Amino acid sequence: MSENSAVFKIGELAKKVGSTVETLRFYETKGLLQSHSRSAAGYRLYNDSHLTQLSFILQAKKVGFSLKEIKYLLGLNLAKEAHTCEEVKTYTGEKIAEIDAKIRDLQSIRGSLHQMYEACCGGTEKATHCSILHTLAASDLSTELGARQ
Amino acid sequence: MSENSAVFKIGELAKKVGSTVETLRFYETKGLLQSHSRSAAGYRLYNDSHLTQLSFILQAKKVGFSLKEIKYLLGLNLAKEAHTCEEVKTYTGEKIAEIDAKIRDLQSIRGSLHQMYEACCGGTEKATHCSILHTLAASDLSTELGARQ
DNA sequence: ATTGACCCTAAAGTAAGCTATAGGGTTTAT
DNA sequence: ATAAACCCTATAGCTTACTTTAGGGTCAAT
Repeated sequence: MSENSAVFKIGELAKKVGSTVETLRFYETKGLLQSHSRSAAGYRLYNDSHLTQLSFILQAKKVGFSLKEIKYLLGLNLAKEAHTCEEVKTYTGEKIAEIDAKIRDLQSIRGSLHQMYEACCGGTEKATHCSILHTLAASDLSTELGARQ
Repeated sequence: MSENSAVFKIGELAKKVGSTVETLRFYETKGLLQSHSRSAAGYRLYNDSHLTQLSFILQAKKVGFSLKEIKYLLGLNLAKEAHTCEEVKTYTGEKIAEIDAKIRDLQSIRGSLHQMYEACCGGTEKATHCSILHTLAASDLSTELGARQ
């Protein structure tokens, strides 16, 4: 029932994901997003699966994966014959551990910022005596923020 | 009682935080970490407050703050007269919101990777039919990962 | 049939965040 | 007193991830 066979050009795809035409072409040179069909005029043509893949790329990028890592993740999917289940499981396991570490770090720094935020009056006076700045200057920041170093 | 007045040279400071001498000097050129005293020979001298500040820098970097943003955060602390409480509170509030968004994104992609991880047998055979790859290929990835785009 | 909004390639340029090189002084241990 | 292990400045080079420029076709509407 649903119209899932839509074909779109690069500008439309870029718009759909809030990216730019240039960036998508750049991703193509990096092997991240290949358009396998072209119009008569040589225009790149994309479909919903490209949209899916591009969304994955952008989401992964947003959380700190490099284009190289993303390519590898996508490559696991594309070159199935070249990878064992063991390899796939090991790699994703590592990535999960990295993500967990990153979440912990974010929560730690969030705690510090929140503490600063809550302690500040927020008024229009000069921040000379503002507790938010005292918090930032306090040495427990090094304990809290630098401990996992 | 505790020995808190230690003074160290750049190599020691770098070692303490697991960074390099070159990086610390680079941060100095960027205005992130200034050593205000030098030895007779012109060697940079640091103390515990530098260590605190450097730990903050590295932690913030680790969670995705740019050096420019970190400089601003540190600047709030250093140039107190130039900022109002309101400004400080607004800025930290924004940063907290960014961190929250990032944590949500990380948890979303973590969920997908974990689902893949759990679904894979992990054996030594070729991954041609491995469910982990099917998961990656599945279109619900775009729903789950691209929805907040 | 021409104008404006698209599309193409190839290549150069940019910004962030380091990293390395060159050339030279200093400190410390033997 | 000399060699290894440090420190200094200045500058060039590198990687990542785009962005811009130049020069040119295509398509849809007027």
